[in-house]
Amino acid sequence: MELPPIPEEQRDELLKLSNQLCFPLYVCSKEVIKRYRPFLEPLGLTYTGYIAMMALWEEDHINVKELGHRLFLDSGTLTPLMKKLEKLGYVTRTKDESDERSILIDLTEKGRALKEQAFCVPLQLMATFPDGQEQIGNLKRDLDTLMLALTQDRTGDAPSA
Amino acid sequence: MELPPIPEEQRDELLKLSNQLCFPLYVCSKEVIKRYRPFLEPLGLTYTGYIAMMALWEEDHINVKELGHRLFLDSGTLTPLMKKLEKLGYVTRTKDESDERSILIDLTEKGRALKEQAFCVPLQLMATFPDGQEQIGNLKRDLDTLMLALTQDRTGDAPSA
DNA sequence: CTCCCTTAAATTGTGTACAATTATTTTGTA
DNA sequence: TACAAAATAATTGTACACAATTTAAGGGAG
Repeated sequence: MELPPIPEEQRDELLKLSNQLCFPLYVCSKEVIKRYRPFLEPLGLTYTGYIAMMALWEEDHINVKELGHRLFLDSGTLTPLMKKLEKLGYVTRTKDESDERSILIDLTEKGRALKEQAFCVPLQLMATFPDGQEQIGNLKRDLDTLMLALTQDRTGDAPSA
Repeated sequence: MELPPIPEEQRDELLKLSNQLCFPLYVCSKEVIKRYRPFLEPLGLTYTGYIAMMALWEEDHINVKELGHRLFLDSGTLTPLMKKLEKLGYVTRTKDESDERSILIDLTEKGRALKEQAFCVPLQLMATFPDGQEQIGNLKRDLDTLMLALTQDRTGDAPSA
């Protein structure tokens, strides 16, 4: 099955930044994370710490592997992050007695209390957007779909406990 | 103007990962970049090097500031990246004679030739997606719009030379 | 019971990102 | 012309991400 060569002009189009999906995705992700900074700094959190705390506010007393599964992060990122959150007094890290390989992450009272400061962060961030962004809803739906498509082939998939 | 306090349940909703726009954005960006790796590695490029080369294939002989403007990256990221691309033989870095503060980035012959290897990378990446992704078009359009909204307030905006 | 295979976290090494600062050069202006 | 202000890269320091490896702990087949 011999395919005809792709003409010069089409090659140029393929490599234009403005024709890539990845580039606005990459730029938007960085820019949004940058916008969180001033609102998270007073809480002592970075963006990664923030999403980790969000996951834990939904459910804590989970091990690093399960937390990583929810955040799509591995132990190389989570181990130092959890140590930092522990130092801040937001979580505890204890060995699972029934499986000494696992580290269980639990919220402290302080970590739970932080939620009362944090719930306004999403509101503050929305306020930085020009209002009337109708596409935001569509965008979120499409990104959720893409996220699923990109990640559903994970090897040790959801424990679905 | 006294606002009523937000009830507990609504606070919980605000802080759920599944209700955030930022989270799928962040995850998709990382996952897409990860997918590029096997296709870029043979070219000696990382993702950041790839988009830098794309920008330069469109137009080279530009300084670091202008390149940063196109890529939304600053000198802290670009200086070491350009040194690496220089070491690989893809670009040259020379002082602008008319303004010794500027470093001009030019493609070498090898850098230009790399384009002939690279144009299939976008095709290879698309091939890793389940086909019939209709929303991809919409998604790209909405992301381009969001990127504009997030970045149009840059101080020293486009030189529009 | 023991050896091997698997699993979980931690560690190591590389490569970004970016804020903040510094060094150098240019520019505007008195 | 001097000199303050602005501009451009480079540098420094912090914080991810993640691949790859290592360490330690379970689990199972013989």
